[in-house]
Amino acid sequence: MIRKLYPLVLVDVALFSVADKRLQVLLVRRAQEPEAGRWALPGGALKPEEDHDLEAAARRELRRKVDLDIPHVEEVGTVSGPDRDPRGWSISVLFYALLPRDQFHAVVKDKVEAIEWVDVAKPRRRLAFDHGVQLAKALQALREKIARKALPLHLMPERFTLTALQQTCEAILDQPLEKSAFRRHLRGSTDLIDLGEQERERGRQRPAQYYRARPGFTFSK
Amino acid sequence: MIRKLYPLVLVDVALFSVADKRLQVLLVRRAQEPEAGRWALPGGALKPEEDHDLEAAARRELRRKVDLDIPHVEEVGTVSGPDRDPRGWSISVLFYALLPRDQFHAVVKDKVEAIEWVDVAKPRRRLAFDHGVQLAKALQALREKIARKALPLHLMPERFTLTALQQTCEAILDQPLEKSAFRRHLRGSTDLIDLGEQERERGRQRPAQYYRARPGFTFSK
DNA sequence: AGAATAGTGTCTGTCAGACAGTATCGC
DNA sequence: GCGATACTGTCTGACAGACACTATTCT
Repeated sequence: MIRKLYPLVLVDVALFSVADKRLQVLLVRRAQEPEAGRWALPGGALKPEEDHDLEAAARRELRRKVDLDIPHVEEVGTVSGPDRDPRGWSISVLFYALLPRDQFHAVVKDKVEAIEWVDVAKPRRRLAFDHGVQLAKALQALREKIARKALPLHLMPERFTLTALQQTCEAILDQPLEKSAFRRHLRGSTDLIDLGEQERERGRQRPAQYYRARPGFTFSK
Repeated sequence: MIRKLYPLVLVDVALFSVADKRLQVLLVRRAQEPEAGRWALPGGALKPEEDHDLEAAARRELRRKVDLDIPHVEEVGTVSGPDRDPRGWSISVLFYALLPRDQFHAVVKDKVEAIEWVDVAKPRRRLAFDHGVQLAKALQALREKIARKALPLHLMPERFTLTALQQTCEAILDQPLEKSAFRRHLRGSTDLIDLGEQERERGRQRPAQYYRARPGFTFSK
């Protein structure tokens, strides 16, 4: 049995997005055994011949399974053990990534029957393998980062208002934030650029300023 | 070439300790190729037949290479790629661990020529593979945790004074801390237990209270 | 008394939450 | 003017750094 010498090395990605003020994660329905027909995080086996490193493998799997090119993926950690995959001793290296929903669209591709954006808040059907645990880990990592004042600019469209940014943070943390404290904090950020343009489409109210992310901003803290 | 299908899976451990108010890390001198004779972090290949998971592999390697039984190891992350190890495409999963120096002693064992505790502050000879980078990563992870007010109780002996705990934090962060702020923070901790005993051995000064860690304390935040 | 370290009290500036206030649009 | 949302000012309490002060031991 090969798995007694060499573990299966997998990458899995929790791809988050915000739609309608709710944090969602992309799930794919597996077309192949094991766990065919069950919903899972997109991911797959490392291919040493193709991949420059594990992060590159994660990005490649996103391209292959849902045709998305995500530049920034962030490592969360690993889960490992002999029984978590029926194919034998395995390691999954977990990543998360952020997608601005209006710019890119995930589509069904290789070895996937269907894809779906699922609210992370809602009770969910059981996922394939231990992907339920992995999703919880990725969500916790993302929330801790936002709670430490990192700005989820990777989730925002080209232009956005400060209110929209606040609503995105609220969707991630699943709790309301104080507007004045939130904005006071933003004043210290060098990653936001005031475009000087105003939102004009919503009518019958004061228009908001548009901002964009500074090119090469860092998703840190 | 097997490595085109199956990457080499390794675990490496940065084992930290504090001696004489300086943060140190345990290095081993490799007895075998590759990189024989060079200093490295203790670690080695995952053994799927023996290891329950990657964390267990890290603890097993600490037993095998330096005869230490460390209950608590913490995952930092991974480094990976085709060129970081001459044996081919490899993944290293990095852990760090904390050792109270007076209680246990590392000894030379399997595949190791020598061991040495090295100050992390001092400029060091080049380490094997990319272990210099890994050490920097582990150190940063430890420092961030202590900066977030986690208490390094795993580094302390059975009984210790608050001054000793402060000096340990200062050694890790490599910067002085304010005594009164430090102690004010400690008052909120449920992980410290006042033993009601006093330090008696140092003479000609006010004796300090001894504390111990609460059994089952969490190294968190 | 003096030296040395343990431990406390207090001042002060910073910062975040809370909330009310003002600004600016369409109708 | 009114409704609605954008944006700002200010009060207040929590907390952390700085630093001086008190406490207790041995010599």
